[in-house]
Amino acid sequence: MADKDNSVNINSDGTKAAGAYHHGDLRAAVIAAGLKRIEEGEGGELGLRALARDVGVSATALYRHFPDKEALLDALADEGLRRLGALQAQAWLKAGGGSAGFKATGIAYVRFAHDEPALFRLSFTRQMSERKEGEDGGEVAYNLLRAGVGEALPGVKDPDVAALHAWALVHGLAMLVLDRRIAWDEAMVGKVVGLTFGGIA
Amino acid sequence: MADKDNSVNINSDGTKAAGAYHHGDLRAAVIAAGLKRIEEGEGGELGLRALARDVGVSATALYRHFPDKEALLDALADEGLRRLGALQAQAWLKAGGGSAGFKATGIAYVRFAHDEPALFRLSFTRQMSERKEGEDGGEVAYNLLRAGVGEALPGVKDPDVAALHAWALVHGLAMLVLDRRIAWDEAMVGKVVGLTFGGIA
DNA sequence: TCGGCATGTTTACAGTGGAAACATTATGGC
DNA sequence: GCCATAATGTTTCCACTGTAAACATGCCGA
Repeated sequence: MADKDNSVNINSDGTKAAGAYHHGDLRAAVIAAGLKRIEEGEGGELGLRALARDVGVSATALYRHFPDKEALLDALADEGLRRLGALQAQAWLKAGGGSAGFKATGIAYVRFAHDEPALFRLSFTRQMSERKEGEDGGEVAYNLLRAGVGEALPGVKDPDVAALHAWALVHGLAMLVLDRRIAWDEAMVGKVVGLTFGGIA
Repeated sequence: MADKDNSVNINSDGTKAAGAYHHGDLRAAVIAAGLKRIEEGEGGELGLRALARDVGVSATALYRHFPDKEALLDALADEGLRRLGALQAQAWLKAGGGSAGFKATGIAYVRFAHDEPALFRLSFTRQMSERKEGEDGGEVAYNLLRAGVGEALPGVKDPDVAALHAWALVHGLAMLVLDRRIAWDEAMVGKVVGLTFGGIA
């Protein structure tokens, strides 16, 4: 009973400590492993068993923390949205807000899709049909968008239309980049975004 | 030797005729069955075996016509792009070309995604990495886009940017609709597209 | 007529997601 | 401090998947 904290059985790499029956925080470890696997190696389906192996636990153990594979993927997707939101917020601040910030936010969106293709795809592909709609990790991102529209285009007549326009534009660019329909080219993205949202710095 | 045409063994529903060893045109039948399965019932992964069952043939028979499952999906995806192109061309003509036609083309794009979600997704998700790049079924659609930009916006300074902008915009709307991020609303789509491509009829 | 080639079938295998039953550990009420 | 009970992991099993290999069948040209 030396260390009594609640993560006794986790090794530094997230693997279960040898001989330990209980893991400590399997759920978190699984999510971490999933993200790692997603980050490196775009191809290759993310398998339940492979994930369990990474963490050093039996395959069915995961079912104590997720009702099924879908739920696990949902958790990963949510984390993806959270990261996207964070990156956008960061870009916004770094550019000092305003219309420049707005543009930076859009570019960050597309860059994220380019840098983390599998995660981006997963995050948006997940059908958010009958899940709890409120607590979605994408909230942050969307709120930032609305705020950005308001601040960057004060004179716009219909903010809803403008917001949707901006979102669709970057989302479309992101998907096209990600599906290799077009090449990733930050300058180009900047120009495209600038086309609608006028003479933005 | 009553009927000597090359589809002797196909029943009207695409199934193999009872007792016939050779199918007649399995490849086409499989693709048709795949499309049917894709059209009805968005959910549920499209399985090789299920498809073979539909056509009334053993699972491994498909390997005489497609190197692997991926290739089969590629064929379906290509058909999807072809249909999209056809619908856009039709919309363009119906609207009488020009800027009105351009807008109609964009709306048709999003509508297609809404009407055939699985097919649309499949069509664009397929990594066209090392496949034959030239003979893609999406050529039609893209050429139409470029032509449309030229005709609808004669005074535009950078046609490349404008074309990409238009494509990304509708593609983004399509993906957002398809992933249930936003609801399908033709009027809204019209407004959004109109925002950039000015006072279009 | 016959021989080869295209096309199907059967069988087999490794891998998958998931259900059940069982084992082990942590915890809260006495 | 003791112990029932809930939480968490493990084993075993099942149906299903994509695909390779070997075999069967039918068509078409020499």
